[in-house]
Parts: sequence; C-alpha cells; structure tokens
Amino acid sequence: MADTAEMGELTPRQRDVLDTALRLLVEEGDSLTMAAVARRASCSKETLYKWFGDRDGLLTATVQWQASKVRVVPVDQKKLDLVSLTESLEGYARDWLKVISSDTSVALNRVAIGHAGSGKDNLGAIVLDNGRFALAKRLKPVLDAGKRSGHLVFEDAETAFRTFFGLVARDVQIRLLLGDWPGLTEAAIESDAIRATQQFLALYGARKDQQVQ
Amino acid sequence: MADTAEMGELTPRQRDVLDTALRLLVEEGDSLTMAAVARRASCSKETLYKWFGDRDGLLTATVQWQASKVRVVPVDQKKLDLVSLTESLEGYARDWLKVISSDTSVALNRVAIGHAGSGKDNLGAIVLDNGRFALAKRLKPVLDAGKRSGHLVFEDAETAFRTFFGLVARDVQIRLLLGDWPGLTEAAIESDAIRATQQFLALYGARKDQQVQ
DNA sequence: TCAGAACCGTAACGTACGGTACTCTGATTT
DNA sequence: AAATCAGAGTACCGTACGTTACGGTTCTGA
Repeated sequence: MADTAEMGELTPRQRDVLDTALRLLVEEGDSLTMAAVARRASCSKETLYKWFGDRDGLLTATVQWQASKVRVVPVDQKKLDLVSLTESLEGYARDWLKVISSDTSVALNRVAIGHAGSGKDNLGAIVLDNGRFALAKRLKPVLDAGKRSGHLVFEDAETAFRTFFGLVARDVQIRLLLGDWPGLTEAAIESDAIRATQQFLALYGARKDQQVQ
Repeated sequence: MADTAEMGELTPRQRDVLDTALRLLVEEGDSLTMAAVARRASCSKETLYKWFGDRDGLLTATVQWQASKVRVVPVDQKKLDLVSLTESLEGYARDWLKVISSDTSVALNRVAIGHAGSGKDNLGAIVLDNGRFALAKRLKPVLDAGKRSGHLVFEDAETAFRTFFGLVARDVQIRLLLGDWPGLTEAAIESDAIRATQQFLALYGARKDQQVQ
C-alpha cells in the first residue's frame, strides 16, 4: 500500500512528519484529520497520501515509528545473585509503569483499541508486540537465569511472567485508558516497583531453606 | 438534555431500544450509526433523538443500561472460615474474569476508551464505576471480614484489593481490548480464579502460626 | 367516536472529512 | 540554461452521517 509500509526506511523528513502526527495523536486521539496532520507538519495532504497510502497507513506508520523508538537494550547480567535479580526485576517494573503511564502509550493504546473492533488494520497487534510481548521477551531470560541459579522456582516462565505483569500493572493501565487519574508520580512508580518485586519474590522466590547460598 | 439522562426511568420500549443498541455496539463498535440503531430497533430516528438527545446521549444511556443490569447482590456471609473466604475470593475472581472476557464488556470498554480521549462525555467514568470500582466495593467487606477474623493480614484494604485485581486480571483485559485472543474458556477461568486466590492468600493470608484456629 | 399524543418511516439538509487533481516554487540534474 | 522532480498549497469531489422536518399511522383516553 504505502511505500514505507513494508520497508522500514524512513527519510528524516518522513520521521519529522510522523513525530508531529504522533504529537497530534496524543492531543486529539483518533479524531485527528489528515488535514490537521498536513497543516501541523507543514506538508501537503497529497504527500501524506503518497507516502502512507491512506489514513490507516499513516496511523500504522506512526504507531510503528513510536514502537521503533521504544526498543530497549536488554541488559543481561553475568553474575546473578538475589540482589541483582531483585534490582533487575525492579528495573523492569519501573520501566513498564513508566511506559504505560506515559501520554504517548495511553494515546496509542486508545487508538489501537478503538481500531481493534473493526478489524481493518492490526494496530492492536503492533502495540501488543512492542508492549506486553516485548516486555515478556526481555524478562524471560532474567526469569530463566533466576531459575537456573536457584533463586526462583516455577514451572512455566510464561505463567510466572504474567503474574509479575499483573502485580506490576494491577489496575493502572485500564484506569488510565478510561480517563481516570492524571498520572503516576515518580515516587508512586518507585514504591510500586519495589512492592511488586517483593510480592513476586514472595510467590516465586526460593524459600530460605532451598535458596542457593 | 435527554429525558432519561437524569432520571433512570425507562419504559419497556426504551429498554428494548437500548438492548438492540447494545447488541449493535457489540457487533460494530463505535462505528454504529443512529440510522442503524433505528432500523434495527424498528423505531424512528426522531424518537431516538427525542428520547436520548443526541448520539452521545444514546451511547451514555446504553452504557448505563448495561451497567444497571450487571449489578450483583453482594453475598456477605455470617461465619467466615478460611474455606468460605477462599471460596468467596474464587467466586469474585471467576465473576470478574467472566465479565472482562465477555463480548459486551470488551465492546463497552472499547467505546468508553475511544471516547476517553476527547472529554466530551464520561463513558469512561461510568464503565469504571460499574466495573473496577463496583468490584472493589463488593470485595472490600470480604477483605475486612477476613482481616477481622485473622485470616488476612494487611494494612490497607485498597492496596490489598488492587493486588488481588492484578493477580486475577493480569494481561487478560488489555489483550482482549487490543484484539488478541478469541476468549477465555470456562476451564481457564476456573483455574485462573483458583491460582489467583491461592497467590493472594500466599501474600496476604495469615501464616500458620498466626492463623485463628 | 373523536381529538390529541406518540411514534414510525423517510426524505432532506448541513457538514466534516477522506481522497484526488492541479498549480506553483525551489532545488537538483543534465 | 533547460529540464526534471519533489513537495507545498489549494481547490474540489463524493460520501457518510448527525440532525431535523414532515406526513402518515397507531394508540389512548374522554
């Protein structure tokens, strides 16, 4: 459809346009118009259509563009003691809370959810892949390492991950999506990350007598 | 605005119309048109506008109508031993999973989330009040009773509730909203409810030596 | 029986927006 | 210098849909 739909190659100018589209998406949600994007990005509508095919194409490109920015380097550690495992889990919890409480994430999830009903595009899949599933992918190695080193005890890493996910996110995301709350403070995120990690370790951590060293 | 906006009095005919609007909302999401509702409900558009003011009024009335149907009687129990507490928690978990995985809930949440961006109406607040907050209201007495009887240990009932919420829902709702999954099977709901309850008791249950009896 | 209200069906209006075509300008290439 | 091209700006088209208006029909109550 669009030039840039299949190949992820974007010119700097196109990236600029997508950035303003993203900003507009955060401000106005799914009700943004092609004209508004063109005006704000100082480009013509025709260019938008040439580059992105149609409205859905622009939306998809915008979501993918944001997704490509979020990608984080997974830091896998050499020595895994209980302290570093705890810190690692807290780090992931912190990051995740920061992501889901950001304006951008809320706006993108709203748009993707709105589109999920009428299966025209797959924004939902894109958001999911770069959110919840990306997190699982990054976290699983840590969980596995924790299991190998004897600090964690579980059968299925997927189940363990989903428990961690639930303990971290709780009702935060759905409340934000539904318009509750102004947002999470730094302090709240910090204490939530610690609490979630402690609870996770209470559920999946090796008991004292099983623990390595 | 609309006759029925402030007073919750609905004629049977109006209830019928809202039921078909609800069905249509599940099928088509937010893209339903007034004409489609009128056609399907065998009523005139003029009647829709007279009854509900405008499109938002109809949507709001529909969401409230569904909400009024969901209201469940809170079963507070006389004697609270660990078994009945466990059963009660499992029951709430089961109910909640059943609700959030239902077509109706998914559709309503999608619409409400879509509207949450442009603060025109307060669908989000309505959905939240009759979903997450209603659950909390029903569950808190159980938690408090558990605390009084010494089977549960926690400082803040709200925090305990949110943990329970997270353990039950995990990533289910967001995945469903984003179009992942066909849905939860009965069996999955059952085992999830049991798992969540066990995990919650592991975190907040009194340890053996503190336990009453 | 009859007046009036309620309501159905449908036509019509206004608008907003997706999408297209065309012109003009400035830069790059040949 | 001429030719080509990308893209800004703008005008325009078609359509979908919210909203309104109106004529005809059924219901209700005196």
